[in-house]
Amino acid sequence: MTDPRDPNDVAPAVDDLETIVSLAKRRGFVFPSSEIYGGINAVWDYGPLGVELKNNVKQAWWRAMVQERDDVVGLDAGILMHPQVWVTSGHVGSFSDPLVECATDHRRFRLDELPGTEGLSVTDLADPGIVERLGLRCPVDGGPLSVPRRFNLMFKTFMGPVEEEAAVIYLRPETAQGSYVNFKNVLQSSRKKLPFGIAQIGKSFRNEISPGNFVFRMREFEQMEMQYFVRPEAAAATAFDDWLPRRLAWYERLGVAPARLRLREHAPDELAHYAKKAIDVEYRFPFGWKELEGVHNRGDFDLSRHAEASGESLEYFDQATGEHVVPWVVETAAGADRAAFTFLVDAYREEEVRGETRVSLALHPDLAPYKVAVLPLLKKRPEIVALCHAIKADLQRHMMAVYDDTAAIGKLYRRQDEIGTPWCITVDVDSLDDGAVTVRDRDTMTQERVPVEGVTRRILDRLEAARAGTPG
RNA sequence: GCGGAAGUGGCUCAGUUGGUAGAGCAUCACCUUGCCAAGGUGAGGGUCGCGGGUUCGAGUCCCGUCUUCCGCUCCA
Repeated sequence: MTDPRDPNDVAPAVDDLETIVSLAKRRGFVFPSSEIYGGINAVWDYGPLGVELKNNVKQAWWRAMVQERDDVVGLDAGILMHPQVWVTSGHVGSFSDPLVECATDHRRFRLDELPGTEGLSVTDLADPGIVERLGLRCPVDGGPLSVPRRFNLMFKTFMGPVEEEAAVIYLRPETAQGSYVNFKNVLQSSRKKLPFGIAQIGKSFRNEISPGNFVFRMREFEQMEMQYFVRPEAAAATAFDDWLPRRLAWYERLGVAPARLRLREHAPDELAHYAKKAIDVEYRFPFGWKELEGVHNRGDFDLSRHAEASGESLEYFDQATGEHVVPWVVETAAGADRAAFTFLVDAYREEEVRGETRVSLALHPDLAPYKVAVLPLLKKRPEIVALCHAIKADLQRHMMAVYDDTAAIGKLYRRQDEIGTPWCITVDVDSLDDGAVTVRDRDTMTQERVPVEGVTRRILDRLEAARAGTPG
């Protein structure tokens, strides 16, 4: 099923979102939150397999972003921050859009985007009488509009035991601000020089007006963001051009089909309040091309504003040139849930065998919940079962491994295929004599006889090879 | 938030004009088999999203509510 509006469109990996939601629940990847109470809108829980997948996604990101780079360091800032942070960042202003609703067709509009509201101040936009005063009507059918109501996209809670207005604080709608307010701390403690980046993985919260599409848009979600601080203007453009292809390649290296990835630049009128330039990495989901990650040139917007509002200097002193500069920021902002979702959907395979539909997940070994399953061909023989457990115990010191003997071998393979396990180790009667076991590769469907004492090493080598992108 | 559709065992669904719930797959146990979803026997699991109403009686009719999906607005 392709989108007829786009001649360059490609088919999604899976036509129907229900297929994935169903598989996700059946195999323990994702469950609806609080399901026994009827569920809660736009929150999903990760099951035993899902948490492994998502952890692997985050680990792969951290490895590429922090571990393998000298110019990026990590940070884990709090979800709760000083309320002033969100005033300074602009989120209190532009994340609480004044909306008006048409009484006849019930469409909703941002008040500040209606014709005739140009140049109005924040105070004007909050004025309950503004609609009447300016004689505003619905731009679609000319119907009467409601008074402006504020839809704050930030979750509020209270600091301290007393619920009073003065104690209101917000759950962060993005992790980036934690990196900005810690810029000085990181700079001094890590002794980094420009350009350098601060990477964070963590939960963010947005009171979305219209959430949905499974885990694509949730009210509680996890971000993987990196703020790259550079010298002003020219260096930012260079960094932008450097990071964009790097981020695109990350998804491809982990197995996402290049044809289902594309870049899309934001038009000037759709740029967020902080952005000078923004290009999205988009993926062809079952419900269309949607943003997976954004690369943004945020200029010196954040550091300058925080410096001004806090009174702290957030300048960088360049010893070489003797200059004080406010760094510019190039941000890569990815969703951990969207990434995990993408890898899951893109790995989905269906095959018709003897009138039955076989499902398998061609997950990259780095992302697979279980790396290896140890299976007995004959569970009647206690020596075989004992050998299986010994092999599995050795593997478990290095990776997620599982033992299963509750079905015939063919079915045991199918089960592992369905959850994306790249390798299966089978112990048979011959193993007791020759001390060797069979390693089966899901992708190549090849089998290899490996000595028991070398089997853990063999799997580790294959994992390493898959990570490096070379054939095992 | 508005318009449309839907909510029945873990999954996919059936349930006839209202008469107190079934199937396939999945799960578990035993027997059998032994390298790519084999077979047999048996078992567990559902107050039919939730609340209220009509009725002698509601999965089935009515109202409310929650959730999901498809369209209108935004983002990771």
